[in-house]
Amino acid sequence: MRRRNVGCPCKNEGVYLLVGLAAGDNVAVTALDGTGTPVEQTRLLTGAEFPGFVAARESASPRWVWDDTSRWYPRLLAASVRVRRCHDLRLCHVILRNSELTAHSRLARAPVGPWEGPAPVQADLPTRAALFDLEPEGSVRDVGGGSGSDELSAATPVAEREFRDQLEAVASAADPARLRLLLAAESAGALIAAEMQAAGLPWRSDLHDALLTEALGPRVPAGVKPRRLEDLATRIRTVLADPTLKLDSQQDLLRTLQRSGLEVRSTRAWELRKHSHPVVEPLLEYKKLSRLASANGWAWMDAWIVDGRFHPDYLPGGVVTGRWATRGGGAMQLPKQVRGAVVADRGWKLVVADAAQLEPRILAALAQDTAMATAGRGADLYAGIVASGVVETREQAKGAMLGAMYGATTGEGGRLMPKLARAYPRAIGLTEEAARAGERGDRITTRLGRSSPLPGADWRAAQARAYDSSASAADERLARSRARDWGRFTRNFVVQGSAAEWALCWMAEIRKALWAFGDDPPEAAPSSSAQSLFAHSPHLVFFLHDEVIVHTPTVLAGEVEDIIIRSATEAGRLLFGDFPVDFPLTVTSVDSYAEAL
DNA sequence: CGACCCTGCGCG
DNA sequence: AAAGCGCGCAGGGTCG
Repeated sequence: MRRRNVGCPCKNEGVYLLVGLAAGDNVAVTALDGTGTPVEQTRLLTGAEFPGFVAARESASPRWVWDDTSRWYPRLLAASVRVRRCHDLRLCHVILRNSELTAHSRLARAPVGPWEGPAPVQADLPTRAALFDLEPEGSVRDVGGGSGSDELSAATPVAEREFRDQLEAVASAADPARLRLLLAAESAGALIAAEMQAAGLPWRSDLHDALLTEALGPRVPAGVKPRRLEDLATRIRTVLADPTLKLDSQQDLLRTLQRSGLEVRSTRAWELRKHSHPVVEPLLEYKKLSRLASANGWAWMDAWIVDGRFHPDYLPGGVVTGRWATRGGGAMQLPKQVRGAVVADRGWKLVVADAAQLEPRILAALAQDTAMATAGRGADLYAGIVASGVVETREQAKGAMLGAMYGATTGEGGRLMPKLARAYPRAIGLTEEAARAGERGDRITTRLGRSSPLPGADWRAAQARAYDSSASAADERLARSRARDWGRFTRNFVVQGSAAEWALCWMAEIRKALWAFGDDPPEAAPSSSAQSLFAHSPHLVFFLHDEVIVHTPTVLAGEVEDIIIRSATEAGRLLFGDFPVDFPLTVTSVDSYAEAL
């Protein structure tokens, strides 16, 4: 029988459990109540005791508070321990520090401190202290052999104070519920990122290798050009009558192309395609294959595929808008070309889901634009816009929408914008206002409260110069151009950022629902690795802005599809309440990612 | 040699 | 320099 933490007389016990580094490899855990006040003696644990402790306390569903999920969670996963909820102090600090909604808080007005720093590189050393090394109070690691409370490093009090400042900042905000949701979603994202990295995306190296061999010729050692590339290079040199042409040198290539009579200003594929010259076809082929070889070739495979899984390093909050980034491996640029190597295990499926026209739907809801939301009632919002008679074709609808969200001024997108503005004044009005705010140098804030950064000193200086009495026409042009640039950024920020929030909520809901399939992982008998942690039940394995992949036993694929769809609806409700906006998905259960295109 | 910028292209 | 947002990465080239 399992022991459960029920019937504890202390009502607040275990609401928050703050985790910090102590002397040596020890871990200090302090229980805090809803105000961030300690409610019991700090516990000191050895690194070896820590996972078991977490597993035991997890039964009460606390929220684990730590400086950095990517520091603490991988070691728990390695010990087959998962947690339901956490509060990532570093990620949450960045949000609260920059949000307009908490601009008057102590946290936002404090001088630059250790939490302002860039995300520490964790790499494969989960115990490495990075953030706390910056603490002026002293290094954690040189607290050696102390006794009693001396063993508690400065880390725990610092984190405790930070946590209280964060709670206070949220409580003082005009609409604390949104910020609370944002911080919870951001932190859930951090858990998901660590879990996805640990689980990995199923990857068949044999299929990948076959695909490379088919395209490039037999595998060659690093530094040697594959045969197909060598052949193409020879052909191109012959056509251009330049036997010494260095194809990988843009300068060399551009010079030679121009000498051969091609009026190109760059060597970009889209520009080459406009010309009919015998070199175009082999050159485009060369570019395509050399890209494949350098970005996702054998070297990439050796570096990133371990035990049949691709383990990218996700960086939640890595983009200013709140989108994730990745470090190494280029996980967010996986070309469609190689997705055939992403294959479910035997007896398993990949459930691939992506949100259809997410950003315009987010815009419609942000602006409470019921006309646009109505156009999105079906599976295809662009088709809905056409059906409403706003524009002629789907391509026009898409171009005009993207133009509105990105700030197009010319081209078809820019040209059709006025039509869109007449049909959807609220939605288009919101994008225009967001642009004007940026042009003024103001901040703009997403649905849940993430604010855009303020423009830098260069930008302000350029604007100031334009207002000076001695300003030249060039000064004014530059200032206006910079202002418009920043306006396009803020215009897009509010949509992209709010869409990122929707996606976080979507994933968090998916994870929560999938949790029920697990054999109660936190309390299960510890097994040896993270791999086995995800060996029996459906789990998230990939995320790409508006798309997720769940790896699941085949028998559960149908249920997983339902969960993903329901979670999308729930995410919409969390962000926009009862506003009638749909978030339809395309969901398919496939063996290979390539089938899901 | 590393640090940095430029070009080009992959993804949303 | 694709007309308009956000990224990461590779390879060439230049500079110190």
